[in-house]
Amino acid sequence: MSFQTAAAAASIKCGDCPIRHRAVCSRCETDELRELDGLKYYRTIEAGQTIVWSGDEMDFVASLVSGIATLSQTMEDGRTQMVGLLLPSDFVGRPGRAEAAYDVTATTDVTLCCFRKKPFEALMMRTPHIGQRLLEMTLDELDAAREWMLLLGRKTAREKIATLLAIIIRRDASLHLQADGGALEFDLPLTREAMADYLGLTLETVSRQISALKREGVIELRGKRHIVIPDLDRLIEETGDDSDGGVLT
Amino acid sequence: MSFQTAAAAASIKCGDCPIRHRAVCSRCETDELRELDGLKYYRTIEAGQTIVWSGDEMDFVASLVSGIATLSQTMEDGRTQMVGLLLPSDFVGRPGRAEAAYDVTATTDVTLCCFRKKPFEALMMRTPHIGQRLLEMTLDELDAAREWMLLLGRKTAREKIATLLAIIIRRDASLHLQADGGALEFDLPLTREAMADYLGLTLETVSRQISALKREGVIELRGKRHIVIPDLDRLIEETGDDSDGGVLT
DNA sequence: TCCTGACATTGATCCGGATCAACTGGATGA
DNA sequence: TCATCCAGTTGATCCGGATCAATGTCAGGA
Repeated sequence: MSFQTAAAAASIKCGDCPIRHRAVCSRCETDELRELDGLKYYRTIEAGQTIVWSGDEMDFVASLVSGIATLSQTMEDGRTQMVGLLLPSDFVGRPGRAEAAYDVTATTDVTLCCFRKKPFEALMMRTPHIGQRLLEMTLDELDAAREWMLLLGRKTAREKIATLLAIIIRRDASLHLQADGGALEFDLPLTREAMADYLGLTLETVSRQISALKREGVIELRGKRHIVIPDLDRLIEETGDDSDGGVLT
Repeated sequence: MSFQTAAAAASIKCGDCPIRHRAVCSRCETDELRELDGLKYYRTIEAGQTIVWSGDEMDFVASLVSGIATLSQTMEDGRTQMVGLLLPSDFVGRPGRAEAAYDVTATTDVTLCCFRKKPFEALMMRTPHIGQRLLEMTLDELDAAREWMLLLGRKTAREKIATLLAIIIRRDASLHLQADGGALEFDLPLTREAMADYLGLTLETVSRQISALKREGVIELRGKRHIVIPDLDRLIEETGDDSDGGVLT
């Protein structure tokens, strides 16, 4: 499994942003980032606040600069399902669509680097590489969504938890620190309830399964959120995925 | 809810194909379809055959001309989850990716209109509209996948069945005929097992829920596959979705 | 210092869907 | 005409995760 992540590759910057704007491909970034610099503005959102509601008019697209946000859908009776997890450098919004299709909620304090949609779309038209890059990113998200469908439809609660931990580790290298002896540790960026909404479980089941993994030594807990993985391979075995990394790679 | 579908809009043809190639946008189709005509070849696959296996080298992309195919993922122990349903005019394959990420299986006899990947990609580079159209199609698929995540994570077995029926009705107008009195009928293009793999259920549960819907008059069965919907609104109520169509629209 | 409220854990019980198993009804073909 | 073979149905039972409820933990504030 490869732990090369967007955050790890964040060496190329746009103005003040500490992240790389992935909507801009590396081949064209020098020129286009200069143009983007003129368009952008920053927006900060507190933990717990909803950034946009499904159905809202959305006149901007954005890159997530810092913090963590979620995409979710809610049924009339309140059942909710998270459909995406946004980490720094991820893209929010959709050129060519006026209304938000999902609720976007900040789970930690969040900074967005926003671009008004109209000029961004114009830039996209002038710059085929950006559209191409967006297509690549969308295809990656589609793969991730389908991977998640397998998880939701066919995995057990224990496998779901292990998979979520593996995905968090893989996607955000900045969250974890490689300790000595191969152990890996990081802070969970989600509450038990948010994890449950992501995994299609209840928060009690999430809590019980985390306790079970702890009891069996697959993970260690320091406090409620800080997780230590003594043996990553052991965790990966619990995910139910191909042990060689397979689709996770 | 809108029942305008791809099949209903299939008036614009490419050579012999009775479908519209949706990867080509309507603005540019005259010129580019002429070019595509030179590239394409047909391929037929029997019901039950797998067209490509996950991991296979794939040197073509294609439009589905007739029949029905599925995209699915399988875990080592055999648990499988369908992640996509391909109907006529849908696009198969991925420019810029060498290996298939999913198993593609024909559930009925299938005809593909294939394009070798290299020349198709070259055409894409010359023709920004095609890339744009592909981005739109991919975004639509992403929305469908996320809709499906809500279904897999949070809906009951009964809601899942009702939703699948509603989606089949919505997506392929050619499958159903509006009978007199507002009733709607069509043949199910999937076995109970395929439905189960799509919905994250077992085939027994699918069968039981279909029987229950029949018993309660939400649907009628003529034979095992032919379904009559006496009252579409009644069915939609069972899906758990917003009654105004909501995200299904 | 204690109170409060948010988050998390744990226990007891319930239930929806899985599992195991028997059976039915067509279609196919010897 | 009858054996065979699926796809589908139905029944009995089981079990994983949901639900309901009580308790624990800890940070922040009066």
